[in-house]
Amino acid sequence: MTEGPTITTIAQRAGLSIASVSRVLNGLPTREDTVRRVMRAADELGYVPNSVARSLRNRRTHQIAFALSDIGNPVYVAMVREIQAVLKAAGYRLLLHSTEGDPEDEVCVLRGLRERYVDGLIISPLRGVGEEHIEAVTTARVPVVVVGPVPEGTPVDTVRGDSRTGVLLAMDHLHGLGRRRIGLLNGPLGTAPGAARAAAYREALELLGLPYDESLVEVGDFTRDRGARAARALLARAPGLDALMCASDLIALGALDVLREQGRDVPGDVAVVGMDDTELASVAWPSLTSVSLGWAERGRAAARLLLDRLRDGSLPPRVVTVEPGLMVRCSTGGGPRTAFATRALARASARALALAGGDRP
Amino acid sequence: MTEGPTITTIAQRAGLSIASVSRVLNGLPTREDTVRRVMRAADELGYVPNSVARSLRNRRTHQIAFALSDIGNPVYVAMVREIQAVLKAAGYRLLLHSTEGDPEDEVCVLRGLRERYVDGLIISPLRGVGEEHIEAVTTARVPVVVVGPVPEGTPVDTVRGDSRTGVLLAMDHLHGLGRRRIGLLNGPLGTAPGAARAAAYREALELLGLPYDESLVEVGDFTRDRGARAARALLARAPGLDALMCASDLIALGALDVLREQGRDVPGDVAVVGMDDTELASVAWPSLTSVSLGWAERGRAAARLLLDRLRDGSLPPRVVTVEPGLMVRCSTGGGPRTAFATRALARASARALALAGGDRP
DNA sequence: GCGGGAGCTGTAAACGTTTTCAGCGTGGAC
DNA sequence: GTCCACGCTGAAAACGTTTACAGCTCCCGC
Repeated sequence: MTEGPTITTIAQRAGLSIASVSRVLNGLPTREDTVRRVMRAADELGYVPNSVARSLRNRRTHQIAFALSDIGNPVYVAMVREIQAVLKAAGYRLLLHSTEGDPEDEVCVLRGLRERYVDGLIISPLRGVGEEHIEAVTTARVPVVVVGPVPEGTPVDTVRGDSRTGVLLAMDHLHGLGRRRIGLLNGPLGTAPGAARAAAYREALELLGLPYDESLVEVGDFTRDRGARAARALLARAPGLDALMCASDLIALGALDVLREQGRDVPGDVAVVGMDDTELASVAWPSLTSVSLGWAERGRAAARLLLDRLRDGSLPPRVVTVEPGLMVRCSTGGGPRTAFATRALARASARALALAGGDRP
Repeated sequence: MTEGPTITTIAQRAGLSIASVSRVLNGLPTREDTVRRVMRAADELGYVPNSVARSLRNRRTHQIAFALSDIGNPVYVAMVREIQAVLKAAGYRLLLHSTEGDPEDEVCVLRGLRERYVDGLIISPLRGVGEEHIEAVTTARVPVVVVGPVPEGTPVDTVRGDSRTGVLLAMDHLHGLGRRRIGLLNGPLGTAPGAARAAAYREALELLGLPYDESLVEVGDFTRDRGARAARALLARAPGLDALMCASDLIALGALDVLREQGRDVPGDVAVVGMDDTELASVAWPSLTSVSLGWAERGRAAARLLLDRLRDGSLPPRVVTVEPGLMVRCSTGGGPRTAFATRALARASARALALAGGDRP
């Protein structure tokens, strides 16, 4: 662990000033002979520039942080992977912050940006950007991209999903299969996705001409265990339901566990739809029809937005919305083979549904 | 994005020198009055120390990198999560490098350490540490912890799994269930785990007094698709097999797909065991009996080794070995309910198996 | 009254870069 | 021969910290 060579060591060895060395190493125009001497010395010494010193001088760390609530969540895994790929290609390093979904912790991360250890941040706050974040976001000293909803008019780059359309898609699909008593297993209404999905569920019922029945809705959180518990409660209360709209794949997996336990056939007795289209959906048995909210795509989009802004800080704030799709699998009677075709179809029909305000042919 | 206040700004405002300011901020003994003035000025200005400058001066970045081959792999997800938690508690930030399993890329990362943008590295090379890494590892300017096997005698902290015992455990379990024609679906023999599992499979057969039959072994890679393909090939060649030992959960999932497709009952006709005990194992249907190689624990151990070494660089190289266990689930006839009990049991029996050299009662 | 220690504070160097600016030699135009 | 432009190099400042060291003030003891 001995101290490595610096630009000064090279300068001495080559009999030049550190300025010349720096110029050569940065490829600035220099006399042929000088270049050779510097290169030779650098090679012999095995020189590698110190990125900390460089960052200090350039005010660029070439690092970007991604703050997420839980790395264990497959949804984030997909995002991390894409973000990492985009950043790497652009010469940036990726830093991971796990906030455990704690808004306080998220604010800490935002505050921490002032230490300037990164050039930018991608943040995906579980409960959306609330009061507590908004000031921290707008006063951050480095660009921030938010994945998820932000209050109207916040001047920040944003990547949105569209769980509303996603839910409409799924509900339309279930309705098309003849299901009429569709239950909802939702996450906490205090979270952005939870609220959006609850609203979309009601909207869909209305569009489809079905009555809203409070007893068909159960709220837990987005985990498998709570999903199972919620499913049990809901099935006890409304044994006659014929479909379950679940606000996440994990919830849906919990529901599948319970349905299997109770001997109900899926999709025969009850059709099940999940959300997020994570890897788990295709692994489950029966494989799970799931609303794809485009997490991977959202990761890519977020990374790109951030890189763009780093290149040009004067860009106006932009909003990218990623369109949802429906991956139809066995839990609603489709098969994996037809998934792609069905996805396109479903997407089209969703547009129809949304645009026509429910007046489907 | 205006420039933030520095120690100099504070000094001016408080009418003191930057040295005094620095001392106060670092809690060195200072006159009460000075402390107040500095604190006041710092508060008013909303000062936050610049971590890059601090790193340059202190030669400590408080960052640690984790190099893995693919974030999508659930095995690494577990590790990342634990590593992140340990590091965060110790005040370190986590940097993620995805190497796509490319040894060249891995060496790049190791080389990159000389840039000194991190204080240490945890690396988990897919193919083990080979010739190409070893020099880079030992000449790295910062501490490195390797997760996985390294050549005998390499002076580096290491966390090992023990897939040999893991395979023995699983094979013993299958044998205990009366299975005698046990196939192996392995990953590439060129990878460290692939080679280890192939060897352990043979060893287990010998210990159990079963013949080694080459036609019962199929090699692919560790993915689900390839796993399915390998399973198809194997089943075509050896339709009479009654159990499948799979070198990863993903392979096992592929195998389950094929078995289902061919209408073979699991575990009735064929029992299936996976490896890694990822979340997927419990999601699959039938849920998958799987060898737990303690990935989460290995993550924690690696992080701790690294932190220890950062505290005291003169420690002798250490090796931590994490013991495997067997999570028995439905794919071999167990049920999720019994998983924990069975795990302890299986662990005990494995020791017996390994120690007694196959002379089981 | 003076020497000297205790207790603070300020000056300046250092960490390893990049970049501005001035200096220097060369060669061409006049 | 003078002047200037040009091409190159080196000195030095800057980025924002930490810290060794010297200097100051105060007070005490003699």
